[in-house]
Amino acid sequence: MKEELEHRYQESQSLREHEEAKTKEEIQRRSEAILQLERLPADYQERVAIFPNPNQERVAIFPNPNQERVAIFPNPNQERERVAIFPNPNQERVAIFPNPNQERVAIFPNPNQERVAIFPNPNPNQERVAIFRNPNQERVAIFPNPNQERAAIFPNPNQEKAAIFPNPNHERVAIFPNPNRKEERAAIFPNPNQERVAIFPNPNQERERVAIFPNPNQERVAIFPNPNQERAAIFSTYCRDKITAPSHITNMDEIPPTFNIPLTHKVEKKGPAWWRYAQWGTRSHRSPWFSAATETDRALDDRRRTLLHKDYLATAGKLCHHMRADCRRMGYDTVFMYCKSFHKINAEAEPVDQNQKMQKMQLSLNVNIFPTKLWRLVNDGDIDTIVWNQQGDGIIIKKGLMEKGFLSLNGFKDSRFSSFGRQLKLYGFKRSRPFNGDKPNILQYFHPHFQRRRPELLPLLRRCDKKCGVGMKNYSKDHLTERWRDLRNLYDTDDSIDVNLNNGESLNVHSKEI
DNA sequence: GCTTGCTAGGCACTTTGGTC
DNA sequence: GACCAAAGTGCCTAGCAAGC
Repeated sequence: MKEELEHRYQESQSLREHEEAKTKEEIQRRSEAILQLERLPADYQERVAIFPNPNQERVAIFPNPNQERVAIFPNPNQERERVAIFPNPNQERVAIFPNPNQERVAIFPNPNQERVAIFPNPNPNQERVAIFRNPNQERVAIFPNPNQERAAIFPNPNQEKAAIFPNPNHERVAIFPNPNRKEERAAIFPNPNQERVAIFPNPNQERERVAIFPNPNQERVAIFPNPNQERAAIFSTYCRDKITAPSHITNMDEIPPTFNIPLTHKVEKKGPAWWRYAQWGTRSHRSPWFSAATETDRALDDRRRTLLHKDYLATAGKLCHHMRADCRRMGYDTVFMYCKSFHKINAEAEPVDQNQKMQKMQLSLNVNIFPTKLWRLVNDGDIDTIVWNQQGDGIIIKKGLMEKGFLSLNGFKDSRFSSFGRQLKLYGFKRSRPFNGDKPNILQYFHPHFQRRRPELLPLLRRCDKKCGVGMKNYSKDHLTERWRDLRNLYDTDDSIDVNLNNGESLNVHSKEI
């Protein structure tokens, strides 16, 4: 009995040593391949991967400078052919893999040589090997048992690509060795019915990119516009065209992690709270940092990469040439809102008196709260969805347009008008009362502290509790009904404004100054 | 009197910002 | 980082008015 146990122990030991040796050999082989790739040029182009329903075909498009590669892998459990097209400048390559239980054919016509690989062995338990000799380098594709791990190795002149596809019913791992770093890129596709995670360590950044595709039944698209210049251009273009928060940008990969913003206005001195955001590389996980420097301070900044409090104070009141923002630890909207608290990016200067009023108001107001966002919307000359009424003591809202993504594009988290109206009510706005039968698509709201020519009242606009009602006695039921009559009469007589109060679809406000 | 549609408001939960 | 307060958001219900 004892001898038998010892014999089994010896067997298990030898088996384990054998497996360890194989694993070590495999690791060594991959390490050598990765090290070899570190000398190869990088692929900086945009990569788009679309993975529709895992039960249907999958398409991956990787446009790069050298070639566009399209691979379609139908359901491995179905008897559909698999086609991989790799059109590149030098050659078109087509690989057709019909039923895995039948013959597999890969055709790589190139200028130099046509290559055909035939996998006649119908036995799925045997290894199938295809060798594609080309003028530059041998390529080997190994497809072991289709029910087990499948490995494809494409050592080519530009880059080796290793893809490991374990059991299709289990986790799938694809490894893309990064030629610029020692880190490999790993994409893990667990069970198709579960979440899929792809990690792409960016060689140009200190930040890896993670794409999560939760719902397996929907189409999954991951766009990684890699070049920082491209992201900077996106942001710069938006800053030039818009002065409201770009909420439509939901993917942080659309903007660079750090960037400089050209400024045309003076830096305003901020309080202690703002100074926190002027620190370079604060440890707080939610604190952004900015550096704003004058021409002289800029050189100082470049030397020691640390912006001290005195440097920040030195910029106050001077012309700022650039602002640097770090988006890695915060949302894009937050970045933009803080930027706006410093300046109106590339916006035209306002009249002195109005500007001073606005500056005082901005210093006393949180730029992210509802009244501030609403004020900005109403005063935006490019927006006619929300405008002042004729008297300037109320706002007119075109409800129909607001329901079409308007709110989410202008700094509000939720695009539903119901939530927007909820906010108006929370802050004590009163709505004019339409006549019986009127189902207006335009709405008129009033608040004593929200008036066109009195921005200084805005800080008084607070969320209401049960005791709220400052000045609301001016907005009685009859008064609000009368104001609705005024609005309707105005629209009915003004030829420049086409208003259909019943459905609102033809509302066309030409003038902001209604 | 009942149904329907709308509005106002309560409440819970999450997010954000400030303080220590 | 923990804690707290304010703000934002979604869901729900009560109340009201109009229509049938």
